[in-house]
Amino acid sequence: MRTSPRRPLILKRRKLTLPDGNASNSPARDEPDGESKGVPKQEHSKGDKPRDRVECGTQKFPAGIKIINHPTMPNTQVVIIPPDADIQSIIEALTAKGRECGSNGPNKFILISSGGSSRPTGSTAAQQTLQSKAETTLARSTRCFSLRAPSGASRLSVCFPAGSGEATSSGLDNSLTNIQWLGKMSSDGLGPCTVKQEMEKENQTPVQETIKIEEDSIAATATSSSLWQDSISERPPYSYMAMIQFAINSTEKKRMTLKDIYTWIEDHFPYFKYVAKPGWKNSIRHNLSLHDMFVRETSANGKISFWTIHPDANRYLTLDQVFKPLDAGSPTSPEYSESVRLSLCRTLADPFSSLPGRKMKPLLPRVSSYLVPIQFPVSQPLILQSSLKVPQPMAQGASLSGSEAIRSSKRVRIAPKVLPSTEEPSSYLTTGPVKEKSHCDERPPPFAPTQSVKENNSQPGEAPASFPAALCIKEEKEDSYPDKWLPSFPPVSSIKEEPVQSDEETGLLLPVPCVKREKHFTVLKSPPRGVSDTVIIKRRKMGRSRRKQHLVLPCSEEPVLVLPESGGSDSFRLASDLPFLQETQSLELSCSQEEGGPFKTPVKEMFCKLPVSSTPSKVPTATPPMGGPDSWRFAPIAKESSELDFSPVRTPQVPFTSLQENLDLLGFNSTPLKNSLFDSPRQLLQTESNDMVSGPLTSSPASNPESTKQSSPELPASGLPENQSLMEGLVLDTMNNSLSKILLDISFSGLEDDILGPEMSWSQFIPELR
DNA sequence: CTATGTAAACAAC
DNA sequence: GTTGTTTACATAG
Repeated sequence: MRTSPRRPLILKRRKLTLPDGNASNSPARDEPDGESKGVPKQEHSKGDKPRDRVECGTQKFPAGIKIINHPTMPNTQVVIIPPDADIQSIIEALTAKGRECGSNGPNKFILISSGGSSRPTGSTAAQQTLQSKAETTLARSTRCFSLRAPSGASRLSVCFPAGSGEATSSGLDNSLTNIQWLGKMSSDGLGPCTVKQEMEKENQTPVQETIKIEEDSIAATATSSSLWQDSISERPPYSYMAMIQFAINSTEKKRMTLKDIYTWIEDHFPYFKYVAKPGWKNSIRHNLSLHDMFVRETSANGKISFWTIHPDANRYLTLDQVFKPLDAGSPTSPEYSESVRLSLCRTLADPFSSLPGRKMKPLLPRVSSYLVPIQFPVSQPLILQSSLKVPQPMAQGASLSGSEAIRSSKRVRIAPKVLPSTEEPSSYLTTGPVKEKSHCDERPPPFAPTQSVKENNSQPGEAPASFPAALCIKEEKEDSYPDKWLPSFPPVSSIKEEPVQSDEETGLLLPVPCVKREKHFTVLKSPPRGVSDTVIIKRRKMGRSRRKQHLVLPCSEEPVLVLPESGGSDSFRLASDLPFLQETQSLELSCSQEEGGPFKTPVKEMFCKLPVSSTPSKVPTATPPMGGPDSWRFAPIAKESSELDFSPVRTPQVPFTSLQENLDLLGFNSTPLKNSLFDSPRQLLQTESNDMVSGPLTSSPASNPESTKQSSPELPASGLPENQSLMEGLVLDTMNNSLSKILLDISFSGLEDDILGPEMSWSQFIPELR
């Protein structure tokens, strides 16, 4: 982690509503406190803040806490909490304070533990302390909220960050990412339903009668969860894609055979076992084939096929993370769980999920609700950036919503998924695949032309460094990665990375005509961990069409991507490793090749040729620039709100790149993700230094679109400070009544920060962080 | 339009 | 029959 280039890095946040203690808000004043500028640290302790502008609050804070104004973010203060402090009370005090201040004063507080700042890999004791307390607090708070909150006032909203680690996988668990952080969700709720009889075959009809029985048994195991009961009779609110991910991620190796997937789903979602029509298995297969994130690997001997999740796309989400009700233990209040659950359902699940029978409606939670980790450019100032302030460059990531305004001022990137183990967040960033598509902008990417993306994690550690050089892409996925999972940030702009493989593919960006389609199959270089001998088969999809696969051979060569420079579509690369071809590329390729194209589907998409294909109409001619069907990744971010918004919901505002992943992972929508943060991949890449720095606070706007580069790849190269460290913190937004958990990178030396000035570091402001 | 769910045709084993 | 891949179509948002 340390290596991560980006400065303030927010990996994830969770938002909880805060209790509202005071409903009153002071009249707003408008202005942000003056802190926005580089305010040095001011410390106050408890109540002693200067009452000046910022200080509205009269509350007292427990002794020992320090509050400093965020140097760059208005109305935001950084609260350093001693390890032993009572977070709950602090939160309450801050909440009250924020409320008093209203919009005028500080209304967002970044809570960090003075105990430990970094946790490169693990959390420090201090952090843990904080974390645990926070968890506790939050959990409690949450409960309280749900129970007590005045109706209008605060609503409990829980958002799960995409990248959370799975319990089993652990690496991430400790991190904020872990959803359990919120309260605990017991993972065992369902308990393994051991029952699995596979009565049904695909074609069989479900047996409904049995359901009851199941329910009973389940209920028993599931303790408090009525949820589960429902699960039996009701269709789970998860899409097939999400369930498949849950299943695969539930295994150690993160791979599963089709049959096991069926089994897992049946065991965990009795609905499928007893109620669903047999066709659900067909749907599972269909999803596996359709989504690029699912990669089929064949055992060395070729006899067994395992389905895995593309490492770049895998957020390691598990059912536990998403699903469980709070822990049974806390059941103290059934209501709690209930409420939580409801909330979750709302956010995560499809509203309709409860509907019985019928077709499934979209089960997935739609985008907006998820929090996604956000990455900030390295240069960013400390902790957070609001979307507002975020420098444009970085912003490119994704805007969930706006696709259009790319340039708008701020964009934030969201970190893609968290890798389970090691990784540094940054790494992903850097390496993440990019999908690229962009459509939005046309502007040429400022970036450097060549960059290649690497696809795999193969070399995690180095990734960053290597980035610049060439990533290998695997092949081409031409398309973007399917759906959403793109880890990296897509730059807003289009991307065009291609792997340069040899001749064929390489040309993508370039004007060069196309390559052949053969790419379809690509070989992943290295299979994701563990599986080295397996062969990965991948599909690519073309445009939006549904995809197809390629087989990846173990070999590797790494194709190099060449980014196109030209404007129209830019390609950007994200940090991600994935090599994608943009659609455009693909288009190009297709054009030339199409005929021979191995894929069936592809044909559809080939715009070049014929727009004929079913799906996409878009493609057609011209706009290849980015518009490709898949362009998703790059939507620009438009928003520019001026305030920081921590709420997850807003994600859209926040640009991030890989959101999709997050979302997608779960099966949530990807929509948001689609937007790309940067205009072009390059931007992303380049963003790192300069841009980022300047952008955010100061004036991001104009800054450079181009500059935005993604930090990931290049950062390493640039020699980012290694001192970065990540720490967990909380963001209390009194305006939103939200409490979010964030992972931030506090140790940076300010190299690039204009704001802070070279050499500055947060530690200077906050000695405790050291 | 997109994402998702379904169904089904086919191909390979 | 199972597993995969693709099409097609339907639906919801």
